Amino acid sequence: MCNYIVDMSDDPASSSPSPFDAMLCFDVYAANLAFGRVYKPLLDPLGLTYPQFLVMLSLWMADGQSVGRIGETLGLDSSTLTPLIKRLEGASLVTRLRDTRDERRVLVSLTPQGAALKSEADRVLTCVTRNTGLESETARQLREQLRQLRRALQQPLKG
Amino acid sequence: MCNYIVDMSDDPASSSPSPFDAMLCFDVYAANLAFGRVYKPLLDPLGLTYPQFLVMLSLWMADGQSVGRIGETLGLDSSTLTPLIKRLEGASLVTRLRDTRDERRVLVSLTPQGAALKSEADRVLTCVTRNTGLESETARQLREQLRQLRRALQQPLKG
DNA sequence: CGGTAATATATCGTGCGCGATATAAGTAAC
DNA sequence: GTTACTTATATCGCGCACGATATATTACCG
Repeated sequence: MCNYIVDMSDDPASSSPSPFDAMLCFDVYAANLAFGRVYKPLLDPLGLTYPQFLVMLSLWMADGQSVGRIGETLGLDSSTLTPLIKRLEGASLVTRLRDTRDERRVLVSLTPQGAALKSEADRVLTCVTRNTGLESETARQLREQLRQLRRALQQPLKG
Repeated sequence: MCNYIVDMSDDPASSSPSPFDAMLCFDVYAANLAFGRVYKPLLDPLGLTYPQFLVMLSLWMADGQSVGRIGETLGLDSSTLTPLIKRLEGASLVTRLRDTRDERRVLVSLTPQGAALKSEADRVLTCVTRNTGLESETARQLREQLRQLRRALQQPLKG
């Protein structure tokens, strides 16, 4: 498990402001892929992909959200969500209904089957949490740093 | 910018070991997408996608790596890398040559044009680094935590 | 040496993620 | 109310990410 990019950061020559600090992007990228690989075998039995799982999580927390609202939460737009949610609808996990108060919107709601999947999903979350090897407090701090990073990156580019 | 999932972590009910601690996966996911969006407009002029950029970074650090070696570094396999590298070859940024000492391997090497792109890429890295809003030391610590997380996730599942 | 297992890369199908574009519904100005 | 503008969702094409599979080369073992 030798890794050029990773090892580079331990190179004394790259300490203090250097281009290699920007390789944070790579570690985020690799960590995200690693999560996906852990989730896949756990989510397969539920018939969910990882992004579908995130949409379901959003709905388990607040049912009946519009497509745009879900997209705001997850940072995705309709070109990604529409087909994804249609697949969830095809699996009878959600319904898609036009908002009668604003016909532009589509409200996504859990079916009984979709709602029932929550308990199994909670078990998946617990399993993954164990396998991060992080203390609850450490994970909380890491999440806070990542949210801050995301916020900074969403600002218009400076320079 | 109200976010159900994010806000959930501040709910007192979810402190200490709870399923929501596992939402770390979501913050990693969202941070990765945010990086991709920052990089896109900067990489478009170079004719590179973000994953292609990561492959080039790997080659700028160590030229002439095999496909598998690059995959080890980035956490990708040949089904992703082969077509990606062929596109880099099509753009005349790399060459692909069978290793004469082990004909199973394909060695990927920078062309002069590919090597020349490094200086522009360094500028992109510097620009993104500025926009993470993180001190060099903070970024270093965050990277270390993410690498540790990745390592933990790559272990066989426990439980 | 021959046969089998392991390794390295390539191919294919599916589902994201996103820019560009289209369409329809709501909003504002006059 | 008609025109112009904005908003919400949908469609399309491209490039990744990955499981499953194929093929070729090397390594191992009798």
